[in-house]
Amino acid sequence: MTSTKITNQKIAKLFDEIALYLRAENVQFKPQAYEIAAENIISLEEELSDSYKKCGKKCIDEIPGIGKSMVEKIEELVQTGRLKYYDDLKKKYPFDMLALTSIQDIGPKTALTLFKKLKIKTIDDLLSAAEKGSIAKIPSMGVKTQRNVLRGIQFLKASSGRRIIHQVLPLAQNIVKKLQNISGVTHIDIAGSLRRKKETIGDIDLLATTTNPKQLIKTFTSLPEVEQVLEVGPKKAMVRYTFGMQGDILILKPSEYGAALIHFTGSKEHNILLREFAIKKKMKLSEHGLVHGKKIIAAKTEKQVYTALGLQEIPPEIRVGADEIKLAQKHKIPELIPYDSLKGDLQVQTDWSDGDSSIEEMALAAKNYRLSYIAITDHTQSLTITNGLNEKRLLEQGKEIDKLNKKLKNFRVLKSTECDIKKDGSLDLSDRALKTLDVVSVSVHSNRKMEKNAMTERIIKAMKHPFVHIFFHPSGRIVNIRDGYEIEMDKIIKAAKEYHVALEVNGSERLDLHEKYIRQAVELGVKLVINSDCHTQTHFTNLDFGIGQARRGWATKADVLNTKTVDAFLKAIKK
DNA sequence: GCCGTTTTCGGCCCGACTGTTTTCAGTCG
Repeated sequence: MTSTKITNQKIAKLFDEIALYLRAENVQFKPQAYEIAAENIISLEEELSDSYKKCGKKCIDEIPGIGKSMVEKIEELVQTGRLKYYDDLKKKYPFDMLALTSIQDIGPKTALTLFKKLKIKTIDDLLSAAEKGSIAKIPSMGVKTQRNVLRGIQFLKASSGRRIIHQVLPLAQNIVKKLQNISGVTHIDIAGSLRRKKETIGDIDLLATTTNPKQLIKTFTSLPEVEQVLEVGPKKAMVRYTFGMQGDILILKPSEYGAALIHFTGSKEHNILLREFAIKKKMKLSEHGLVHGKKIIAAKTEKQVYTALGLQEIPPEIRVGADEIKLAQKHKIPELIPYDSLKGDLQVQTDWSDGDSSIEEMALAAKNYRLSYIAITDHTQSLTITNGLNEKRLLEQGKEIDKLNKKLKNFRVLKSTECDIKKDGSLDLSDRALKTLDVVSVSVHSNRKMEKNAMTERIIKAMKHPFVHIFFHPSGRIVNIRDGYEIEMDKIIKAAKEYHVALEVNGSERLDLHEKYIRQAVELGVKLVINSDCHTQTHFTNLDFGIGQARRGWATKADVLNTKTVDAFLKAIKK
């Protein structure tokens, strides 16, 4: 055994790189198998090294897209930290395949040619070769290719990778708003990963129909947000925005809009499965429509295309290329929780701890956001950095809430807390204090580096506490910022069921729970709440991101307790 | 290399665009 711990990230990256080498060698079918495996590994929440420790090869083999050969490779990686198959490829092709192919217009074959002809191994090698003009001298390449390479390197150096959806969606919606009022525009939609509500977004894809394409393209490319126009044609344009992302717009025929929407919404894996499914039904699906023989049978709307395939319409959030098509065939896709269906928010911080507004200000902001109740969940005493509440202040806060509730019409403020779970699993407030509250929520903020079993035990102990109703941001992660603590989420979900504790889907930049565990919880009948975790009046918009996350985890309205009225909610959390 | 409601063997997504070609390979979404 080795001390090197190999992460899923690393394994997926290795598989992606193997796929590229195989593509360069023109190997058929295998590259895709490695890519699918890599994609599936990335979306796992649990580390493969842990799964392997827990139940060996069996757990690995269950992952879709991973068969006998890849199980062995993962085993080798987990045990030794190395993979001979990969090392051999690397000996044969000692250049940075991943880096080179991250440049636009350079794929595996071009990268291999560059290595063979010019001994180019890195992006720096490539840059100096392009500047010297030696790329244009390679047969099959020319001056234009060389110029594109330089442009691609520039772009790569300037771009900052994938951003969390919270930052991107408002920008995209703002752009859509500016475009939809242009004369002639009949449809304009966000597609791609943004429409699927993925946690992080790489670029902004827009689709449109219009009777005046010229005008739309002109406006799109001259928006104040546009820093540089990268490409412009009669039906397509690509730009770079001032906020450092790339975006494009495609103008489509209204008669093909649905098929195109499916195609450009993705995911790629979903599209592949959908097309394979069409083939089995003796049909052919492309962005232009669903074709049988030479006849287009469906294209105008997404629903028509799915229906013509004999499938239930599949919501964008679950188009991931897993089991959604199989279930759509059996009409077993549940109605996912609708946006705008939350009536309350159970995690709201105020200026009593680390929020920036008063209880009343937060209540009015929530009311304005069409909510009818919120729970005030300021931190507790051991979180001194947030000015957490001790028992005395909590009781004072309760009095203030009582006063406020008398004043407010058609709105209720619940007395609550985000009570810290201490290292030993005990709570940061006494039972006497907790008893005065309408809702008791708990979470972990300290001693994050505990060993997995101990952390799991610590949390389960807190969940067992008879007064506890909700466990906040269960994994402790923040997207793009930090991973969660080590925890056995399966056990936490089972404990939630056993002790009647709801799990939070946190809509802030935590996006915690992960969609895999949301689905697992839903399947087990564990109840969820979706919260904004807002610390300021404008952040109730986080609720929508929470709903998006819950939808990606196949949650329905019935699974989410704060879709209920306040009285029904309070009744539902009772132990 | 994976997978199975036509299959444990024989399949494996589709079309547009670009740049380099003189009929197409490579990349992308």
